[in-house]
Amino acid sequence: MVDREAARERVLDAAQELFYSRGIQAVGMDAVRNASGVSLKRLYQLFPSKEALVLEFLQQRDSRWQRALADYVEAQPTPEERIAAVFDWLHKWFCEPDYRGCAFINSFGELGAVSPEVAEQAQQHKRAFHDYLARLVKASGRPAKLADQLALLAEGAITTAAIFGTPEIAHQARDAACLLMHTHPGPDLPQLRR
Amino acid sequence: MVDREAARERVLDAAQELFYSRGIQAVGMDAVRNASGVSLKRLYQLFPSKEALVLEFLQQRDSRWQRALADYVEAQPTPEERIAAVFDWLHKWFCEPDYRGCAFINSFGELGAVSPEVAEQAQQHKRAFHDYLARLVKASGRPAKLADQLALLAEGAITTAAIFGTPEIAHQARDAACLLMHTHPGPDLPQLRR
DNA sequence: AACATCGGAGAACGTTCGTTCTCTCAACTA
DNA sequence: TAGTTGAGAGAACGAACGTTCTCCGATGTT
Repeated sequence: MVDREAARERVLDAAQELFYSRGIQAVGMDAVRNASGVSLKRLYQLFPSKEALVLEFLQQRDSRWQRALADYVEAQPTPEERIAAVFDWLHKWFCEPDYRGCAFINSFGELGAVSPEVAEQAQQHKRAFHDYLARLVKASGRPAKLADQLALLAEGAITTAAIFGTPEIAHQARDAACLLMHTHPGPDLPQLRR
Repeated sequence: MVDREAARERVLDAAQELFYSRGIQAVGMDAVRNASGVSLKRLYQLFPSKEALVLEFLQQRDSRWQRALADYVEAQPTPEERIAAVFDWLHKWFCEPDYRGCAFINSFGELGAVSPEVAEQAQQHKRAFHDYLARLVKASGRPAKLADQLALLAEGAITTAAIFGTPEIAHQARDAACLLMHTHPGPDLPQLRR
């Protein structure tokens, strides 16, 4: 194994799988090594410590998550449909067989009290999601307040689906989101207002 | 220390404080012993293992939490006010200086993948909360669907307040809850319909 | 062919932690 | 008073884990 980048990638792939499915403290560096096929020596050349690996795991998860969501949502033409698509995407996510909730909420519960870096990562992730929703809401010409409410519904769905393993919760969240959306004014015509 | 019950109480009080504020895996039995003043020997007479202590900690937390919520909510006269009071109580909870989110969500993130008992406790707690909301909603004469949506808002508020440390999120959740409540029919007269 | 370099496998080290054991002493009983 | 019981303090034990080190073989260079 000569390729440093390929090794990094294999380690991070293994970290994604292991940390997400079992939790961070439940996964030892030996497990990462076995799952990635990268020797301990090399592993510590690539990441100076487990904590560094954890932080990169979180950052990578954040960017992959954001991209997956945006790719799905932006296939919709109108702002209203895009907002609803957020919840459809959640449903798709919840249906993944190894869905176990939001890695950031989980990490925060596990290490947030003891690791400011992890707490910070969780905040960044949630802030990015909220900002994304806020942009969609603004594009639909509705008040920013709506974005806060949609974010609450989404967060609630994420943890409820994790604990009960019931993806349909995303549909309930979607219904509630649509109700709230129609409660708030929005431009009178669905399209073209400027 | 002759009194077995008093010792149990001190241990569980220490466990509440420590497990909630730092997380379960971050707290060793030595810390519980120091905080409670109960010797290790006695500790293991009272609880056969750390896992047993953790499970009792969760059960006790569940019953305390449910009682505190119900006591607050039931001071309100009408079903509608009671539903809103749930979110007011959340705000009160979020304002506690050592608020760190829902102990069950945190424990689930930490141990849910590795301990079916912990996952089960989290489900029970959430189910109890959902059922409580469902009773309030039913008493207001509104469709059960509303309870699901209110639960999502509450869960979202709980985790968002934990990660950002912003108790005001409870007010946003309350506002959204009121909007959803007024969206759903309910009896035409606020009182007396049979 | 001799040598240097590098990486892999996994042993080793030091620490932490859950759990048990030992030692000691105080309180109660005959 | 002698002996028994039980509790506390903390040492001890065994496992797990993060991190480092050793050994060895493969590869590439001259």
